[in-house]
Amino acid sequence: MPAPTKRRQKAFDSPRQEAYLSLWRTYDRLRTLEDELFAQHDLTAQQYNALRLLRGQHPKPLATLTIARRLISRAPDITRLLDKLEQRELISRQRVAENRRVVQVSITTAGLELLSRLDAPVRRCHERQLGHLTAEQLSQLIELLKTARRPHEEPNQSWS
Amino acid sequence: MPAPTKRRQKAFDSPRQEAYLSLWRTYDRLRTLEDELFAQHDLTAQQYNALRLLRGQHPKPLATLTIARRLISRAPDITRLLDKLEQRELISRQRVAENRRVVQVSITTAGLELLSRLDAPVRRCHERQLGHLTAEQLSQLIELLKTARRPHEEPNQSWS
DNA sequence: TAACAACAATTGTTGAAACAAATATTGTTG
DNA sequence: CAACAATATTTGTTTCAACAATTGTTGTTA
Repeated sequence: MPAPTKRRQKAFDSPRQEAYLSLWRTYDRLRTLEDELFAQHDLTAQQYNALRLLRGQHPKPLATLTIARRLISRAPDITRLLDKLEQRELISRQRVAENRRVVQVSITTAGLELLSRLDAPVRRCHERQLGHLTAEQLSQLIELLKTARRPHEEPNQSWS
Repeated sequence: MPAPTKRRQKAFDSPRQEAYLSLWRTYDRLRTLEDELFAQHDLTAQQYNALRLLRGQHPKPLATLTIARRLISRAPDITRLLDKLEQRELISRQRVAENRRVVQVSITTAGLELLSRLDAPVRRCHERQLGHLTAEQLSQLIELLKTARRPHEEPNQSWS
């Protein structure tokens, strides 16, 4: 009869679980840094990314749901997210005549100015987050993450 | 005069940024699967993890803030998280006589039963999330994530 | 062309996340 | 030992996230 093994309980049920929890934990730690920065400007990370998307298209507009689809994290609340940006006059919206269902969204001059003030601090933030990784570690990480999420991406994403 | 290069705008400002956004995106995609599962049992992922922690200690209790510190994601709302679990009688709480500031939390039999019903589905969920990665890819990913978050961890975490 | 399906956005509502401030208890120090 | 600092938790409040249902518009088809 084997002696009762009094070893410490295994921390994880499986390598898949360990990887997922590790992903969650790491995201949570790094996000804290970003949130601090954006909070100083009364922005959320999602709002910032919506503005970035719009800057990328400027001066062309984007339809509301196109923004929702391209955001990093899914955004069922896209209307109210844009509401807040519009109240601050960082974006403007208008329905298009040809298809009155669609609302086109553009970034304003004030929005562009806010983003350009944020460019350097955001870069420094990413430096603080992950500046301690080598170029090779970064590209390995990026590749592994891409592989990890591939089966869970919609096909025609800007993210595939 | 150089011809205007009409190449596509670069998607990311830096490899650090790409890695962080990639992390965020991947977390968001995988979390959707977990959330679906837990929602069927009226749980959040955080609540589930609090229960897991308590199961790991059972029959010993854990102090409220100890749970908060050990959770994957930080939990400033720990009191109300535990309130909801207590209302459902999945945990029990009591102040200790020796130090009346502390509230000790234990998992109940009902809590243990719920967790055991969830064991198999959770395992299958992690399988769906990351089952397409090889063992080597998983351990590489785990290692890279650990390296990525290390400077941002408090020293005496269960997560260091 | 009337009825219905599909699409785009909005609204209502609920629960959770985040921060700051407050309460109760215990430890420390002049 | 009184005053104050530190600890552990709770509460108040605001904002965000998520889901379902609704409105308004356009496309399709019997």
